Amino acid sequence: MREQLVELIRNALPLLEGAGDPEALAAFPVLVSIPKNAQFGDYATNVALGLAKVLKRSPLHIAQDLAGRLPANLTWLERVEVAKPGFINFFLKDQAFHGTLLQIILRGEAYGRMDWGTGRKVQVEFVSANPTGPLHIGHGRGAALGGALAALLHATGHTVETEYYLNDMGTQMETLGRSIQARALEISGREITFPQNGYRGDYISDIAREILQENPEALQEDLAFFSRRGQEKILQGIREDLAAFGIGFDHWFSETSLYTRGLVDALIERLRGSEIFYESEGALWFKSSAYGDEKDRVVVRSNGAKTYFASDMAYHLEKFGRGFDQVIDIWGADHHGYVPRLKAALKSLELDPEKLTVVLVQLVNLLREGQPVAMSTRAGEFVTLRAVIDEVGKDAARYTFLTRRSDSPLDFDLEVAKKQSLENPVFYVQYAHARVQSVLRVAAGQELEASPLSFNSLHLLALPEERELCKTLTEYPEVVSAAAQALEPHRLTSYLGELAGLFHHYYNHNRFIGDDTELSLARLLLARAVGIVIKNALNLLGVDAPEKM
RNA sequence: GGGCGAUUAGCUCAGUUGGAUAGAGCGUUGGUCUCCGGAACCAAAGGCCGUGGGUUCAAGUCCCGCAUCGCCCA
Repeated sequence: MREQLVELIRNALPLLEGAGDPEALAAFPVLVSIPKNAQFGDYATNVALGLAKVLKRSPLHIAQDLAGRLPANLTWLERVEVAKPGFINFFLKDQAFHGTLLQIILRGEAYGRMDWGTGRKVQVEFVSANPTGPLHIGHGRGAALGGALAALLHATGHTVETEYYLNDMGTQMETLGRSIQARALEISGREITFPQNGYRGDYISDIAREILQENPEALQEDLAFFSRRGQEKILQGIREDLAAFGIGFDHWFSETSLYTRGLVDALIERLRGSEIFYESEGALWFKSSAYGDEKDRVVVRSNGAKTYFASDMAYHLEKFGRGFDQVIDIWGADHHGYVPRLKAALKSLELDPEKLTVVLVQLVNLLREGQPVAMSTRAGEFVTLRAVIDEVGKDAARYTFLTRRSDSPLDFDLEVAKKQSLENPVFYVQYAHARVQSVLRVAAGQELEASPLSFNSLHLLALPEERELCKTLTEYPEVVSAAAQALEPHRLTSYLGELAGLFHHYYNHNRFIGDDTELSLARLLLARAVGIVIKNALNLLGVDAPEKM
């Protein structure tokens, strides 16, 4: 709808008085927005205000001129008005919105899918938690965000690959092994001194116990054994938690593989002789300060150990080598200082840093009845993602994680997420969908079906609330588009809240099924369209749309 | 000390590439309910958009200073 208006305006621009160079006008951005105030119409444009300088005429005059040159007699346009400073306001006929109801029902699941991203290959890398412990609630937020972004990009036509980068190297794997080994010894009744900096969570003892049960002779094994078995078990747990959360990955990328494939060494060899690397105090440094980082970084320590930074450079070089047009990394906000460094690295490797987008995710504050739930990783006491899923369910968790923009801290109240009442945003939306289905079931029992065949009845939808609902449904594809473009899935939860609100309000004041069969059919069509849009949107967020609750 | 981000109603937050009278939920106050799902509904009150400048026809939105908070790095 909005696009049609843009088209209309664009076509009229060259006809303007004193339009001059048609190419300059063609490049002029035409913005059509939805006014907050209904008295300014369904849509409005401010082109005349912008053109005032270009054309050196008063905006009001331009607006009047332009409005006069728009085609009359359009079936979907009621009237066009020019307002004060130079806005042009468009008032649409009801039937303009009725058309979308039909479109929604005909397209079904495909309504809201677009193809503007076709041909663009995008990778979304997220979660990527170290395999040293179970996923915690912060990872859950990253997972929900990554899953939704992947779905949004897919819905807009992109070719999307999801990836989990596994930091399975180095001292932390060794620490994991030592921790498990120590617990295994402890369980067997030995006196131990628990390793300093070891992982102290209860899950370590659980794993040690499992290993001993599977193999009573395990104590004979070396450290590498405990590291390997520990990692396997933790990874299995992570996969299971993600599966319970509805998240799967196309690729699991192992940091170790970068070394076995010689990619890290190749990277270092490639850059060793170049100006951006230098040796100092026995270590190899990357001159990242030359690329906007605040200081230079060590790549190879004096003892020969390669740093994480070396791995990350090699990893991103490898990623870009796979031909992605855009690479999206989702990180915890505490890593934000790492962004300029990595971008500097890409630049030095002659890769376009613009192709890397790092989305930072802020902390989650877990609450119960408004009171903070203690969360300390230091002592190994943290709230796991699994615990949250078990308590409030996958749907409530995923939805709640996506109710705020990712760079804003999130308060997650377990009690609210569990509530079966309308103050729980997830319930509010799912309930709207269940209500739609309930109405449709009752209608079906009376031989009433909301089929496209009842299109002729749609003109009976003349109430302001019905118009508002239809208009909101029309906006859905634009919301998907904007959310995908801005990488902000929370726009969908906002939209869903609004749509569900309108529907509940309408439901509370109007009957879908009444004596007037024609009217009933039209309203059922509306209900069905609302149901489809809610389901499609929830689907993008990884949340189920229940038939009954 | 340096960097990044934030500051919008009592609370938690939206606010679409700068647009017209700044929105929602919760909470508060007052009212309503025999209904396809009451697992409610209607209405009201509530705002110096942290602060001071700047750009613009137009600033919650963009730029600069300051204050406060959070995080990262020293």
